[in-house]
Amino acid sequence: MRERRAYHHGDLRRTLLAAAVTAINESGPAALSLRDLARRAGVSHAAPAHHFGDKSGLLTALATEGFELLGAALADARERTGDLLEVGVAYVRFAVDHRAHFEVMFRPDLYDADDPALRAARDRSGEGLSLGVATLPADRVGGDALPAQIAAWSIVHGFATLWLGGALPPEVGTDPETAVRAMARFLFTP
Amino acid sequence: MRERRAYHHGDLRRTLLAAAVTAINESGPAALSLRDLARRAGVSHAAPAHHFGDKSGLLTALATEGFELLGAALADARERTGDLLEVGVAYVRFAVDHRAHFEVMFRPDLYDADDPALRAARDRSGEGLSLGVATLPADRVGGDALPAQIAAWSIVHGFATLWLGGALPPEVGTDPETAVRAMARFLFTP
DNA sequence: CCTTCTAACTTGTCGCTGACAAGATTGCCT
DNA sequence: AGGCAATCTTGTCAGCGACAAGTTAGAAGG
Repeated sequence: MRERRAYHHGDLRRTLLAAAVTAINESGPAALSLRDLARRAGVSHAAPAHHFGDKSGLLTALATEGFELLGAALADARERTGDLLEVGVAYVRFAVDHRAHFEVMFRPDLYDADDPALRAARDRSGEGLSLGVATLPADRVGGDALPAQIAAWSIVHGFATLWLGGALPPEVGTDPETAVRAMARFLFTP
Repeated sequence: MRERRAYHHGDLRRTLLAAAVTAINESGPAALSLRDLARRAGVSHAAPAHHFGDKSGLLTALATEGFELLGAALADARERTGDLLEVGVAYVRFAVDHRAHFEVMFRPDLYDADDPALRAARDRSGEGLSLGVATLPADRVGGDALPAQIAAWSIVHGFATLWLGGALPPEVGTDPETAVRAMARFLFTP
């Protein structure tokens, strides 16, 4: 069972997605190659096409997996703490811990953004943040909750993107969680 | 002078950068091809290499141009209004109006982030936002201005990224400037 | 006017990649 | 035991980035 078989790898789909995560962590999503993934998995160069159709199919699956993981992480933080700040911290932690997924998820030119499974996972992950905003006192949010949701999403998403891109100055430090907490206090605070 | 010459195009470097903007606006940076740019400019497939070395060289030049444009836009907004909110609006407007540049600038895996000209332009553009934060009353910022700068940068950068990625819900509307103003009031407001 | 030199551009080629077509193998189901 | 569908392989093609070597335009200097 542990031996490499010529046929019927058994879990090739999952293996390829894991290899994609490794490859993207090494060299970014732009340098990703299906043939390299096949080599890493020890299968022929055309094997990935059977499971994902084409390159964008693989990235669609990876993005879907990412949105599911993000949705679970946000829901967990909200249920555990009931605090919007902690949901935001979980958002940034997800981006840092699942860098490869995150770097694909918000790059819709790389995958098929109309895929039904992806849309469902994406919508579900969005609930995590909007439910988190619902924990805020109503007088801080105002009549319409949408701008507050966008503000919360924007600040943590922007921080995560800048952090991953290495755009932030070194004075920010090496721990993203500390930096997020120091920054997010300017939002929704009287 | 207007005729296409076989040799000595005259302004090929600028022509190729403009073609890259068009191509990225059409299909995103991932699909960019040097040979396609050469075809658009009416030159041979190897002509781009002479001006930019390789693909990452071209994207480095494009990113540098983008940081220069962004720096100018932010400085202009700050000098015109002296208001941090307007600087933030200018940031988002730059991202929307110069989508191709913006999509490359914050993707350092696509270019050479250590290029001296790029670093200089990047640092200069960063001043625009930090000087904008300096217009805030000191009691809203606190002793250390850095977290406030990161907060301001994050919220506008996150909004711009989400907007360009089509990740925001349709209820946000079609005008990014209106949406930014509705959102940014949650930052630095008592 | 003529030579010479250099930057700008072309042609040719290589290995790699994604996509597709057609064939081989395997395990499941009856 | 036999069929069958899913899984994976081999073979092939055009497009791409990078490199090497050759060609041309135009400027610089006598």
